Amino acid sequence: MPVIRQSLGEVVYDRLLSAILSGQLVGGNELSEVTIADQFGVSRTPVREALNRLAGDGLIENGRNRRAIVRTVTREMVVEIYQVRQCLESGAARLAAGRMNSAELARLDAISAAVRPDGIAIDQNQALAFDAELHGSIARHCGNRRLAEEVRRYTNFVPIFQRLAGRRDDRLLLAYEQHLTIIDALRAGDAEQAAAAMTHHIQSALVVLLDDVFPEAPQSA
Amino acid sequence: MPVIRQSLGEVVYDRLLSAILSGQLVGGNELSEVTIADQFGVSRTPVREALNRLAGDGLIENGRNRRAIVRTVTREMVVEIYQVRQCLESGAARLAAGRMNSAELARLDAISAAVRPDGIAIDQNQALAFDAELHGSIARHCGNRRLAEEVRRYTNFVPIFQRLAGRRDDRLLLAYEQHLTIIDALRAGDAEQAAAAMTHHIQSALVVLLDDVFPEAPQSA
DNA sequence: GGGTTGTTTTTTGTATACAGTTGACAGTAT
DNA sequence: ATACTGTCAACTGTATACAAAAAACAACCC
Repeated sequence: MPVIRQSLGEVVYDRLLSAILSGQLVGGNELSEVTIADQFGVSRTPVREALNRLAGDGLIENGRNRRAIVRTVTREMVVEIYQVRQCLESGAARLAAGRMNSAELARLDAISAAVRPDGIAIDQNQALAFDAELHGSIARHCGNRRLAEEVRRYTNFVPIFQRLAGRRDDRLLLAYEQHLTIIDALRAGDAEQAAAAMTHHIQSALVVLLDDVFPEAPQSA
Repeated sequence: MPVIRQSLGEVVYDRLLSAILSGQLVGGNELSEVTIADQFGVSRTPVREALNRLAGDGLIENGRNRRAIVRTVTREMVVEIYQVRQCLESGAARLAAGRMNSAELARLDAISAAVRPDGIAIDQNQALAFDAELHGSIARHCGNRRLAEEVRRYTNFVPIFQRLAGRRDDRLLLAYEQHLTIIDALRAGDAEQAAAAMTHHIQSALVVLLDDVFPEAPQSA
């Protein structure tokens, strides 16, 4: 019954993505197309589309006989994802530094102000919204739509990880201050400073995430 | 008749990719699934797979009623691709600097030596092979398989562009010297130097490519 | 008993059939 | 003549049918 707003392939993709990153679908699991199709009540066609996209995201690998196998979400995988984000988003910030107009900067300032309405306490929802808005704004204003798209692909992973890590005021505050540093660099038009601040911000987010989700040896990244 | 080494979807993808980047398929063109299927003598299924992958590569966009439209290969698109490569590959070089062992460095040295067998003239084929080998080696030794995969995705574009740009000894020589600089940095374990050298190398390749393929105003990147 | 080979079952790759939506065109009414 | 409407054609999304390959299992030979 194709009364499509979001195609079935996208639905299956979204649900599988969430299931893998949140740990419901554990690594090493073999994903049979027919099994998934039955579970979702759809045919193999949209399932294949979803699996292809997941393979493109590097979340499933092709085992023997091209069978889809869920890649384990390990500490290493998270590090890899955040390192790629670091490459992409610091590059985007470097490009955006010279291109972001004052209207957009003012808009970010306004959203920023809502994070600490009384100047002291932090509004957790606003803080997360600000984070998403800042990263998105930088991507949109880097002058490279392709780079923006790559950033967006990796941004898909972030909310799920954020949910895994939980919210803590001290960490949100730390991230908030990093956000302000990034905006300062953007406003100053300092490309290298913007890139460095973004690199530091993402590195910091990685450490927090690892601490919460993979509390093993302190770090190695 | 599935006697598949390379699936039909991959064949269609490869040929369409090449056709788009080389300009045989011009931008704005609407790609009907049935038309392409007929042209290649296959059914719509592998064509859909190929189109999905091309959409993932940002080479086609979804027009009205989700119809696939070839994106025009403009100067701007090439700039965008090379900027993303710059982000990814300089990051890979930064990571690889500390991780590349002496055996791999020796292997690269050997390939390097074959580029100028008599120490003066340059072997064009060997030079291109060395280029591919160096970029691939850095990706493989950056310690981040995901980043390596992203690099590889973008490396698919390169040979087609290289063919468009043609070969000239002076340019190959320039690139060769940049390669040596990169290897020096890797050998020294100087991450920042390696990243900077890679950035410069890709930037240089972009300028050459633009000069040849889009000989408009000198540059703006 | 172990290894090899033939068969069966499962799974993927591909083709085709069907349903629903959208754009185009023609015809009619104003 | 123009605007509206109904029909049609083309296209995509989805489901299903079919073919080939591979893995699992069993039987057989040594």
